[in-house]
Formats: sequence, C-alpha cells, structure tokens
Amino acid sequence: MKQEETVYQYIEKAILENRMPPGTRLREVHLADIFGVKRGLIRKVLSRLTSAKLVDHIPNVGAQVACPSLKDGQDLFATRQILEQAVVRQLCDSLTPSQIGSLRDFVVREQEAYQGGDTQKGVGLSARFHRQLAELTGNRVLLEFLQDILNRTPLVMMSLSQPDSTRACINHDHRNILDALEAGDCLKAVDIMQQHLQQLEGMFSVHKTEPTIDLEKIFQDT
Amino acid sequence: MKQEETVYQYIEKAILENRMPPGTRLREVHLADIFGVKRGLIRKVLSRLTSAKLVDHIPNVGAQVACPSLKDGQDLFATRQILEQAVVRQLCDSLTPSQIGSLRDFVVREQEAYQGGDTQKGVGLSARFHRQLAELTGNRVLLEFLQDILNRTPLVMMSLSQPDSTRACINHDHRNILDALEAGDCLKAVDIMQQHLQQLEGMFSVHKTEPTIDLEKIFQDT
DNA sequence: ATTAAATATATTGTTAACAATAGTAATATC
DNA sequence: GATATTACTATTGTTAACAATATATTTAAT
Repeated sequence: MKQEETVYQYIEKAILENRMPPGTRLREVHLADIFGVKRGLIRKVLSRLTSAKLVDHIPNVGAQVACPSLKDGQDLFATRQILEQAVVRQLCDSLTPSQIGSLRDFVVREQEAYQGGDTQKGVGLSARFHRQLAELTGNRVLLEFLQDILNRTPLVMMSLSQPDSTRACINHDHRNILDALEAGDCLKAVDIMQQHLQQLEGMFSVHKTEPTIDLEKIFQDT
Repeated sequence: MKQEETVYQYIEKAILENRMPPGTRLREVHLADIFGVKRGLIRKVLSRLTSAKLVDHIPNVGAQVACPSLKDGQDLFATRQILEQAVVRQLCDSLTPSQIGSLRDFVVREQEAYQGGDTQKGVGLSARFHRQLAELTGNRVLLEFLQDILNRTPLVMMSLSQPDSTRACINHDHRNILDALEAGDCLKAVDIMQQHLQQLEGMFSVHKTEPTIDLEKIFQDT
C-alpha cells in the first residue's frame, strides 16, 4: 500500500484507541525515525490528521493529539443524534433479512469481546456497528460525516470523562435497535437510538466542566 | 493574512462561482506563476481542496476541478435534507426577534441582487442564508458539515444541470420559512424547507443521467 | 538569589535541485 | 500508410540543505 496511507492509519489507530492521550506532542523527526520514513511524509500525514480534527496544530510550534473541548463534545453528540436518528428512520423500511443477519453477527461479536474482557476490541466493534448502519443507507456523504464523528468520539470521551467510566456502548441497546428495525417499528427504533446516544453522552458531560482557566477567580484574593 | 489561506480562498471562490468548469486542469507551476508563490504552497492548497472534494487528484497526473457524479449529487441533497430540516426544527423555538430581523435583511439583499440582474451575487447570498440558519443553532459541527455541503453544491449543479436552468434558490421560499419560524409553526417551516430543497434538487436530477459509459451497449452491434 | 540578557539547541517551515512519471512528438520498421 | 519504438518534453513527486522560530540553557548584573 501507499506508504503515506500506512503511516496515517498507524497514527490514526493509536489516537482512536486512546493509546496517546490528548495533548501528546507529535514531533516530526521522532515519528519519521519510528516509521523509517522521511520528514516530508510525516508532515503530510500530520496535516491530514489536523483537518480530520484528530490533531491540533500550532504554527511554528508543532502538532499534538487534539484536546476537544466540552462544547466540541456536545456539538458532536447533538449532530450525531441528528444523523443516526435519520439513519435508523431510513433503514426501518429498507433492510433485507440478510442485512439484519449480518448486523446481528456484529452485535454477537461485540458481546463476545466484552464478555471476554477485551474492552478495547469491544469499543471498536461498537463503533463499527454504528458505522455499518450508516453504510447500509447507501448514502456516502452521510457515511462520511458519521465516520468523522465516530473517529472524533474516543478523544472526546478520553478528554472529558472519568477514567474509570466504562466508555462502552451498551450492547443490549444495539440488539434492541435491531429488533425494532426488524419489526418495522420505526418510532421505537429511533427512540432507542436516541436514548442510547443520550446515555453515551451522559458519560462525559456530567463529569467534567469546561476548563475555562478563569484567571479572574484564581487571582481574586491577591 | 497567511499567504496559503489567501490563495486557497481565491481558488475556492473561483470554483464555487463556477468560473472554472468541472474537469479544468489545475497545473502547479501555472498557478504558482499566477499568484506569484512557490510551487510547494500551491501543492498544499490543492491537497486541501482535494480533501474538501472541490478538486480531484490523480496521482502522477495532476489536479482538476472536481467532477461530481449523479450519485454524489443525490447523496449530497439527501444529507442536506437531514441537516437542514434539523436546523429548522431546532431554530423554531429558539430564534430571538433580532435574529429573525437579521435573517430578513439577508432575504431582502438576496432579492435585490436577483432583481438587479446579478444572479452571481444572488446565488451567493442564497447559500449565505442557509449557512446563517445553521450558524444560529450554535452547533459548530453541524455548521461545518452543512458548509461542506453548500460548498460542493455549485459543482454538482454545474456538472449535472442544464446550462439554461436558473440554479437559484427560490427567494419567496426563504421568506416563507422565516414567516413560519417567526410564527413558531415548526411543522410548516420544516415542510417548506423540505419542498424547497426538493425543488432545488429537481433542477439537476431530472436533466442528466449518470454517464455510465456502457461499453456493452456501444459495441453490441459489432 | 532573582531577574534579565545572551547563547545554544531543538523544532518547524521553505526552497531549489533532483528523480520519477506521464504525455507528446519524432523516427524507424514492416 | 499504419504500427511500434524511441527520444523528448511537461508535469508531478521527493529530498536534502537551508532559514526561521521557539524553547531551553547558560551567563551576567543587581
């Protein structure tokens, strides 16, 4: 495969899997040495990751793993609600039995991963489930947008939620969504999706408040 | 302003205003000469325009103004329906009188442009109206996605619609949407938006069919 | 001992030269 | 004359050296 693509995916994967916490510096020569490539190539990759909002770039200083704000997370989830509810609504009267079957396979594999203690894999498969739903609409623009959101979500959760919170999709919700879709119960399917995402959002938005370093307050007693 | 940004916006503007038809070759040295900048800078700009899908890039051959397919246009409009209906739904019970006022100013300016024969300006202001609605939701992710769609739309219309078709937003629709929003009639506002976009989409999807160069058919009598 | 200034180092940003590739024209071969 | 081969030109892609900037360290001054 094309070298640039390989390096891009390595770094992207490391960010998505939360192996590099937000704020981690990404030095060009360092990365170039690690992957055995020239600095120019790293530069292109970092530039792409920056426009994907997985990396923050400060001119003349460098790149670091992105640190999404609380508002970023809220806007992300609000938009995700819009898109995923639309996805479910559209799939409700268009899914074939074989498509439902392949979705059920996903859910089973996801459950196995969680039960086997492989949370990392479970989280990945959860995202894949949501992605798969979008893909089945056949709308590539919609898929692209949702993929964008799904990619940014782990950083949001990492930045803003407690480390002990499980951060996983609730598996039975996925199953219930499929049941409702199979039954053609559109309203129910949308409703479960809505609550499902709301619950996920609840995992971070409660815990941390916007880090508005309010200098006023800090120096109020000086 | 930063040189790269300036050049980016010049080229972007030329594409958005349909001054360069889809397929137009964008040669690096040529552009570098025109803007009096180095080739490396042009390269970065073209790369960014490519990920914005305004430019197609063929490895080792070069860049050209993007040629969106019929399916691209359909997916774009389907997603736009989802986003803009959500925007209207959200604004229905949150718009302040002053916000409605500033939106009305937009519509007036748009109408003046069309009546003054400046279709170019009118089309631009139409897009600005839709953008403004999204901006008033305060959701930056949503705005980013809709802006992306609005930017790609002129190329879709150019690629796929008849040259004589007016390609403009119907001005009174905008006014009617505002009226419904002001009256707090959410269902009506959404309905007008839906029809409005459907009408816009109708301007291209009817006219041209996917250019599936079906070699089978061409050589069927040989 | 603290602050300020100067120096050194590390890092990003730019560019000009080179390499690789694709497209085009010219030449040779049948 | 049509086709294949070769040489040429235009264009994109890569790289190593250089420039500019920011950070860290040292030195000097009070």
